[in-house]
Amino acid sequence: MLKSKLSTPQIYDDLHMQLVTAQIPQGQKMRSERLREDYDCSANTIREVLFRLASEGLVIFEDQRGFRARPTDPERLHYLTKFRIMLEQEGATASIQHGALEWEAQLAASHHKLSHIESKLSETSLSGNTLKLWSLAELEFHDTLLSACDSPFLRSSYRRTYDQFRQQKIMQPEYGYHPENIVEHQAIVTAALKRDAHACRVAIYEHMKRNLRDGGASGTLHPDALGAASTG
Amino acid sequence: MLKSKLSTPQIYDDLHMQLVTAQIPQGQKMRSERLREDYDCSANTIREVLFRLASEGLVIFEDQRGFRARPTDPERLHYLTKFRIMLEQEGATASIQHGALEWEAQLAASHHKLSHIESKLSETSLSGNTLKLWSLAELEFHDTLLSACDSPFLRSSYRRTYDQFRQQKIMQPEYGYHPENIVEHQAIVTAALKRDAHACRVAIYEHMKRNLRDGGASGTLHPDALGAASTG
DNA sequence: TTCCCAGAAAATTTCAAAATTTTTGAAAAT
DNA sequence: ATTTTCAAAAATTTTGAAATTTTCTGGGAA
Repeated sequence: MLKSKLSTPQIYDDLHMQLVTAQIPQGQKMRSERLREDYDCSANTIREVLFRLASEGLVIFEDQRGFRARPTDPERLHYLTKFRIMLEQEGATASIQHGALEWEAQLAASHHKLSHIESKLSETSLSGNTLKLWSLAELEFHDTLLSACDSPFLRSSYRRTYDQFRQQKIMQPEYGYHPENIVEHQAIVTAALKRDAHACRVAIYEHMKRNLRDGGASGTLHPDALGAASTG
Repeated sequence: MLKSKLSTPQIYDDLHMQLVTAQIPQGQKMRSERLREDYDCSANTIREVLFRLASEGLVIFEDQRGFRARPTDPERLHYLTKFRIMLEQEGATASIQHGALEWEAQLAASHHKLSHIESKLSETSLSGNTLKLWSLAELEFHDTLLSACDSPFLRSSYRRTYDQFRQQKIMQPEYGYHPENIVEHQAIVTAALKRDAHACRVAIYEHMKRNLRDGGASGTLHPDALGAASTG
């Protein structure tokens, strides 16, 4: 692997990518010395980058024992999903209320790109490259959905949560394979463009519930992430 | 200032405390060399701690220009408040649904402590120490309110947001002075113990709206943080 | 065979100094 | 008087190595 002297932010980007795509497997030790050689820099630069990745949850740090890619953890996947559902429901509802024509247009565009990729995925088996393409398009779709919510902290929090979710999920063989995704994404975008906040919340829950601990058993009764909104 | 060789985590705690209490004023430069002397450690240890504080938003980092305590920014305070309202409304609603007797008891306890401190605050002018005491009690109250929401990511996200909010707000002379706080906290706890999620959401909004950009002008119509839930 | 301890090896953390970049301040030119 | 230029000073970033801690390995005792 020949790399021509990457800068510190580039090293960060590269390791981030390797973590969310599980090219660095979950739980694997990340030794400073090894990475120092790979990137041809000092141990301190590596340490700095790893601390930043740790603060975002992709890496865990233990005092005097160094760094490891975060191991798989079903409970963590459950709670990440729960938080994602809540953030996306709240963000989408706010976008529906505040978003203008430009938002609708961007949402339609990102959904068009995503559904194009997804229709090809169902025909051919996915190579590593098309999987990356799909993953990027899906993130862009979800982010566009929230882009008019007028809450920068919600958006950055969603992004961090999505990355961690992806790191947990990507090694499961069914990641990206679900044909249901097509109709689920369609339901989300349809509800959003109809400005039907409640239907959009339900669609978001239906899209993600399979990653909850119980697979969303009590789903139709409580479509909100924290089991809350149905009480109003 | 005589410190007997603090460890790295202790240095982190100390700087964190100084930042959220604005003992390090907003916008002030934080020079490695100066801090290295204060804490009697190497520049690298300081750098590590400052990067961590930067990832939590209390410090800003500019390449080749070092670190600064985050400056005051009214827009930032607005968006921090908006996000805090959303997280607390969602978390409280979930706690109301899931919380058992133990939760009620802890909530009553933390509110009792808080209101005791607040009743004294209205009589005497607050010294630096009672302000710290109040601040700690208020955080504990809000955290207890969310403690039964069964969403660890919501709680840690709330904590980070609260710290940043406090850093922005603490220098404003009215911080901690509001007599309204007493009745507002009472309204929150009453609604929560009555298991009235909607009333609790309204009370949370009413408690925080003065920190929004417009002071909550359209408040009574839209008690939800992102202006959303009233559409359902 | 299993358990435990000591010594060796490896990895992490801290340190101090060199190298790079930014900031400062004064002199020269417009 | 204002702007520009350049050199000195100050601060940040990187580096390589020392010091500390953990992990590994092998031998001896139960």
